[in-house]
Amino acid sequence: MSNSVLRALEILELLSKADRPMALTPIAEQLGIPKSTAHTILRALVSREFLVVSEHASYSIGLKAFEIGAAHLRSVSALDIVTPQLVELTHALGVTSHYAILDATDAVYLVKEDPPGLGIKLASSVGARLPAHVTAVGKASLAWLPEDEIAGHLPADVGTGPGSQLLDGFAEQLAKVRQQGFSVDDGDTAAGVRCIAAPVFNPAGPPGAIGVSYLLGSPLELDAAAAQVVQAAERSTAQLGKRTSR
Amino acid sequence: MSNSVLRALEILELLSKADRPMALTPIAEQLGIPKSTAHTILRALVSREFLVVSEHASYSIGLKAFEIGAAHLRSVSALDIVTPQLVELTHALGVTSHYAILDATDAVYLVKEDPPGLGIKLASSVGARLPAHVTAVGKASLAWLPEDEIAGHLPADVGTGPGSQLLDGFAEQLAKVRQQGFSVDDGDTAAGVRCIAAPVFNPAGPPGAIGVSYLLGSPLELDAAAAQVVQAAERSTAQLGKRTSR
DNA sequence: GAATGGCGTTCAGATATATGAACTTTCCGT
DNA sequence: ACGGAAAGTTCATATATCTGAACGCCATTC
Repeated sequence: MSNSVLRALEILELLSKADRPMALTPIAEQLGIPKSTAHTILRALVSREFLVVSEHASYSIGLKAFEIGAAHLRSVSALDIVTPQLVELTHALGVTSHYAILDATDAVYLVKEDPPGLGIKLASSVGARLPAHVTAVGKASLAWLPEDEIAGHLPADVGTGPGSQLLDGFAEQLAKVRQQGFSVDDGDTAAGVRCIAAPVFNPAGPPGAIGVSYLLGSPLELDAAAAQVVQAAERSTAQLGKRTSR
Repeated sequence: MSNSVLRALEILELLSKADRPMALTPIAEQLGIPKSTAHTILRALVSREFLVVSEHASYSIGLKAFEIGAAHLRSVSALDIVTPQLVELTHALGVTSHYAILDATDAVYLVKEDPPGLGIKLASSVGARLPAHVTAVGKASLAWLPEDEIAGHLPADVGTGPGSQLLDGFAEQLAKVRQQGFSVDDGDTAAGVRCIAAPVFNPAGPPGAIGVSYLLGSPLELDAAAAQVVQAAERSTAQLGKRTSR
């Protein structure tokens, strides 16, 4: 198979996970490819601006890669509908809101809306990938899936082996999420941050969820916030449903 | 040189510019590469989720490509400072705001903030690349560059050949932008849409600008809006200046 | 300031990839 | 449902890439 292409993609992935620019040698070592090969591939990536070379011959993700990635968002048709809902939600509650989708065992954050005001900024999370079962948006996405599909979206240590039986604790959590209509996460992902999420059902795309995040200790009531999140998610689902029927 | 890698990147670029999924044959024809080669490369790109195969064996940009691109944004340190300013600006004026940077002869849009309210949505523009000299953000980015650098950021037909002399009309436009402190664009980019932009000076990054867009005919006064845009841009510049001194 | 160590770069042969023709499958029109 | 055509897939060979060692460069240290 086309080895050099795969390696180029691995380099892009590696550099996207690293939050600092990396030099040739560490890249080559971490991926187990010879330095000279890595060098050739890096040159190709730089020539097309997928990577940029900073001082000290360190590489980081370039502007062209960003443009390519943005093109994916344009193909996620749900965004036209979900983004305005996030804007409204952030406007109404004054908190950060998100839209994330389920991909394999992870929740991937596609959109973030920050509230006005110079409060403490939550770390930027667009493009972030976190295990679905430990995030509010992930659990909301999972909870309404057909029972037999859920295990496939969990890492091996959460969905127990033979009968695809969920760990009891986690199955209970999902049941509670279904009963409430939303999922909550108090500090599991980031200490001191509460996340509340509700599912968005997109007939033409992967399962996903709308969520809000705010610091525990804020005066915002859980139930009041959750009601708004659920409403935004339901409105999104309704509009997505209409669209497919066209 | 590493041909297959370059071809893979060309395929990604092609698919990011196309707004519909493309099949193997058109991809191979447009890039002038044999079908079988294209097929091999496409398989590699799909296996790493940089592309997804939709029905009818059509390819489009995948989720992994989005994640990679998002990593670039994280490396654009100016965003931490500029994004909150955009949020404030959109909140204050109730209009869409942008941050764009200058890249070669183009302005590339990095961030967009939409206002709440169910008004007419401007087409999503994150990741968009437009010629700098026809956009408000582009002209604001260009206007304060050293005279001799400007021509390098213009397509051949705008910066006239020998003496790198700008076309008179355009040089005048830039002078007016400098004098006013902001640039305006009424419908040149999108019919009926006014854009106002002011420069953000980033010592540690490319020149860029903050801009707002709204429909002509809205009650918003040009001067009032421009004052706010300039203020947001100046605040960004001030904070970016502080940062570098650390 | 000279030496040293590390890192990036280059080069020629071993090896895997790119190619175009032939095959198979899918889709469309009759 | 059938036939035809176009698209996707496979395969053996010519060819370009990958490799590892040697080179040159820069930064750092004594």
